[in-house]
This record gives sequence, C-alpha cells and structure tokens, in this order.
Amino acid sequence: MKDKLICIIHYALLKAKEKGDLSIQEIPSIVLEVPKEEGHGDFATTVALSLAKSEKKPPRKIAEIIKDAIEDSGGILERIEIAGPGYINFFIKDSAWLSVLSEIEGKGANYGRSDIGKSKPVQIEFVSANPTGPLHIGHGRGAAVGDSLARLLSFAGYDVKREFYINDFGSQVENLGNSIYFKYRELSGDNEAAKVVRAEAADDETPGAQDTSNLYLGEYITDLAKDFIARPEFQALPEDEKKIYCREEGIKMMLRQIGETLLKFGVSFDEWYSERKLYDPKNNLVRAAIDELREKGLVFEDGGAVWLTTTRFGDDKDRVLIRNNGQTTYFASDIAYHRDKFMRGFREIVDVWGADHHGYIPRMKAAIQALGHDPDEFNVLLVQLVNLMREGQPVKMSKRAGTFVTLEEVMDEVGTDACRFTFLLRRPDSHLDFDLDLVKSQSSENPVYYVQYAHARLSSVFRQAAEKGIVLPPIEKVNLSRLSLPEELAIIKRLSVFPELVEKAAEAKEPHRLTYYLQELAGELHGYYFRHKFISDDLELTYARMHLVKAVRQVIATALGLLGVSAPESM
RNA sequence: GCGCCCGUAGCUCAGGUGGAUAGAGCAACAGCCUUCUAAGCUGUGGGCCGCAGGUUCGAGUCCUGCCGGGCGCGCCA
Repeated sequence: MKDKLICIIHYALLKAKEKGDLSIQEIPSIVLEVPKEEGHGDFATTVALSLAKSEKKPPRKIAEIIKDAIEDSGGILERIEIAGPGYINFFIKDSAWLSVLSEIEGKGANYGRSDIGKSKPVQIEFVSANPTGPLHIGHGRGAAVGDSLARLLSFAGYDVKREFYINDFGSQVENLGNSIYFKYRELSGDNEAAKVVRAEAADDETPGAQDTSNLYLGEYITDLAKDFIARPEFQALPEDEKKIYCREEGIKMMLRQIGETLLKFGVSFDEWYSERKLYDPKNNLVRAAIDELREKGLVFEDGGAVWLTTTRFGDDKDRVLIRNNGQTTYFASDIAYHRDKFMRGFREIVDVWGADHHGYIPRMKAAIQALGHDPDEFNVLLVQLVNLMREGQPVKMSKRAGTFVTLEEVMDEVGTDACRFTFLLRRPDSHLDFDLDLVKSQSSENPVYYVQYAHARLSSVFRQAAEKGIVLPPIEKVNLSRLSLPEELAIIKRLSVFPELVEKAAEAKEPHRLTYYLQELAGELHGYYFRHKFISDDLELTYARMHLVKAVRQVIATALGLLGVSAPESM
C-alpha cells in the first residue's frame, strides 16, 4: 500500500516538473509515514516541507501543486488533504485495505518475507562461550538475540550462516583441565598433590589472579572429575597424561553440554569453529594472517614482541600480536579467524558480544581494515549483561566460586518461550533485569502469554467453527466489504505494516521490534474478540471475519517464529 | 584521566534513522464472565523526555559542554 502511494507521489512530482510548476533539480526521496493522529489520514508526507527551501515557495503552495498533479489510476485514494505547515495527508479507501487480506491468504507463512538481503552471504557469530563452564543467563540473552536475528535476516532474504567460535586453545581451557585434575587428585585423597596443582595454576602470569589460583570451583568440575574417575580408560593412563585427558575430555563434555542447552533453547549452529583449527601446523592461519599484515608493512617489533599498527586505523594504541615469550595473543587468533570468515566468502559479518567487550571493537575494526576490508562489513552487536533477580533482589553470582545460576536452570524454571521472549523484550544494548518470579509466577500477565493466548484463542475459534460444520469458502468468494468496523480496519492496517516492519527490523538488526509489534497486534485482537462474535448466524459476515482473524493468526505465528517462540494451538 | 553505552510516567521500558497534541506494560483506583478460552476486556489518574546551549521551517531523536549511572582501558581470554 505504502509503496503504491510512493509511486503515485513520485509520478506527481515528475509531472509537476514537466509542467514547469516545480523546478525540482532531483526528486527527493519521499518520506511517507503513518500519522499518529487518525484524523491526519492513513499516510502523510513532508515532501512539500523539504522542497520549500529549494523551490523558494511556501510549503502549502507546493503541497497544492503536488496534490493537483496526483493521478490515482488504481482508485485507492479516498481524498487528499493539505494540513498544518504543508503536510499532505492521504486517506485510503476502505475497499483498498481489504486487499491486504487476500495478499496474506495467498502468501501464508511467506507473508512478510522479502528479498532486500539479495542473498547476501552474512555470518552471525554468537554465544561463543568458553567451553570451561555451563552457559549462564547472559549467554542466554546473546543466544536469543543472535538466533532471532539470524531468523530475521534469513526471512529478509539474506543468506545467513550461524557460527559458534570455540575458544579451545589458550589458558582458559588449560585452567579447565587443571581444575578437573585438581579435583581428581583431591577426590583420590591426595591432598598434597592437589596443593601442588593449585600452586601451579596460581603461578600463572595472569595479573588478575589475586586469589590462590585460577581454578574453577563449580560443582560441574566435581561431576566431571567423578565421571572420569569412573572411566577405566582414565585410570589406565600414566599420571602425567591424566592432566591432558582432563583438559581434552573436559572440553568435549562441556561443549556437548553447551550444545544440548542451546538446542533445548531452540538454537542451533551451522558451524562450530575451533580456535585450534587456526593453528593447524599444515595450514597455520594465524601465521598466514600475521605474514599478510607484515607484508603490508603494518607490523613492527618492540620489546621482543610483535605489534600491529592499529592506531593507523583509529585505535587508541597499537596492539600486540606475538608476546615476547613467543606466544600469540587472543587478538592474533581473532584476526586470523575473521580473516578466514571473509575468505569463506561472507560479505557481512555480525558478531554478538557481551557489552563488557565493547572496548575490543576499535582494535577489531582496525584489524579488519588492516586486512583490506571495509569496516562496515564487520558489525558488532553488543548485548548488555543481565541482572538476574529473585523477588526484586539481585541474585549474587560468582563464576570462580561456582555459585551461579545456569541458563539451563532458568529455562527449567520459567520455560523457554517466556525466557526467549523476555530477552527480546528490550533493545539488546539496554540493561535487563530478569526477575525469575516476574517471568515465571506472574505468568498470567506476562507479555509472552498475552501474545500466545491470542494465537490460541483464534485457533480455538476455528475449532469451534469446524464443530459447527462451518466450511470457510476461499477468500475470493467472500464479501470482505462486510468488514467495516473501525477495529477491523485498524487490524487490517496493522497487518499491512508487517512486511515493512520485518525489513526495518532486519536492517537495523533489532529483533525486539517484533515483540512490540506482537503486543500491539494481540492487544487489538483481544479487544476485537471481546466486543464482537466472529461466528454468528450471519454467514456472510462470519466468513469475512474468519478470513480476517485467519490472517491475524498467520501473522502472529510468523512473527513468533522469527523470535523462536512457539505459537500454541491451545493454552 | 580517556573511551563506549544509558538517562523518557511511581517501576520496567518503546519511540520506525528529524515531523503534527510523547506511548505501552506493570503498579494504583473503578467496572465487565448464562456468550467462539477472563492467560481476556473497558475506564481513570500520572511527564521540565537528566541539565544548559547549538543546528533548522521543525529536536525525545542530530552537535557541543556539564551532571548522574553502567562498562571498558593487559605482551589476559
């Protein structure tokens, strides 16, 4: 509808120019919006205002000229008004709106799908949690945002791949292995050896380690240690190989657990990319990346370390790639990894990060440019941390002490639908208080149920109709003009906006717009449902209304699907 | 100290890339089930959009400075 109108206005401008009424150099992009005030029409444009300066004419005069030049060959316009300083307000005929229902009926689950992405290969990397512990609620938010964004972009015509980057290379997984090994020694009654392990771990040069060691102390570590102890293959190993076994099997077990949790959360990946792959002796991508940067003259040595001149690309300071002890940095891995992403053919890369990593963006953007890519092809979506609450009080958590609530536990307590919807209720970069009691026990007033209930209600209507032996005729055989109530037209108008909403949400990478849209649509539906019977003795009206709510049900289901939330038939 | 994010109703937050009189949910108060699901509906009250300037026909939205909150600033990952 909107597109049609833009065409009409565009054509009118051309015509006015031809006639010499307007001297337009180039046709401005036509901003067409839906006014908040109903009396201002279905659409309004401000072109007359923006042309005022260059035309040297009063905006209202220009609006008059445009209005006169408009040709409504399709007959969709009821009338045109000029208002305020020079707005042009368009009123669409009710009959024209009804065609939206036929469109939805025809496209079904594909209503709203678009090709603005033009099959552009996009990669979304998200979660990417270290395989050193279970997922927590912050990972859950990242998972919900990343997954929903992937669905959204895919629906908008992008060729989307989802990826999980596994940090299985550096000191973090070393700590995991040490932790399990330590626990194993302890459980075996060898406290002296356990102390040695602890001391070794504490000897790590990591400055942040103020405690006695870097060992993870969560209960899952004990579980893993017990598991390994029960394995004959573990017991059969010589002592010095057990530590390696702990690390390797520990990673494997943690990854499996993470994967299972995510699957339960409705999230899957196309690729699990191992950091170790970057250090393959036959094809060392980190070395290759550094070599490439060196050839470009962007690398220098200082203090025995190898640096990248990220300051040339806007970073505060240059960054180390290879430490003076010969070890590469995490940054070096990341450069190689992102270089590989581009080499795999992705033309846009999206990383979903926790907001606490935001300081890392400038150097990564710099690295992307150093590699010769457009920094706009690399986007970081920051997801703010989640405050887990219970009864209004923050839940204290500590990773190292192992006192944290896992994502799994949260899901079990509040349900995956409520969990996902709540994560997508706000902009990703705003802080989120996740109150377990609010999301769960107050479930009857939870937005997710409000929306799902609308879907279930309509499903129930169709069951009722079927029981009464009502067979809905095809839409072209139905007299849709019986839909004349204000709320019916309001709902149709909202349905008509859905495709544009999807496009905008995809472009802005903001899945939360869908949750707001859903709440508004569900709200209108509930009000309509309460005031009017859909199934009545007036069969013609019944058919028309059933087609209307069928379209509503379709759009709710589609939008929920983009959020990864189920659309139940009954509740 | 420097950098990034945030500041909108009592609370939690929207506000479509500059448009007309700033919205929703929760909380509070008053009502609605012999009817396709009351997980629902209807109504009421509630605002210096942190503060001060600037840009222009027009600013919650863009720019600058300040105030308040969060986060980050390693040859850690």
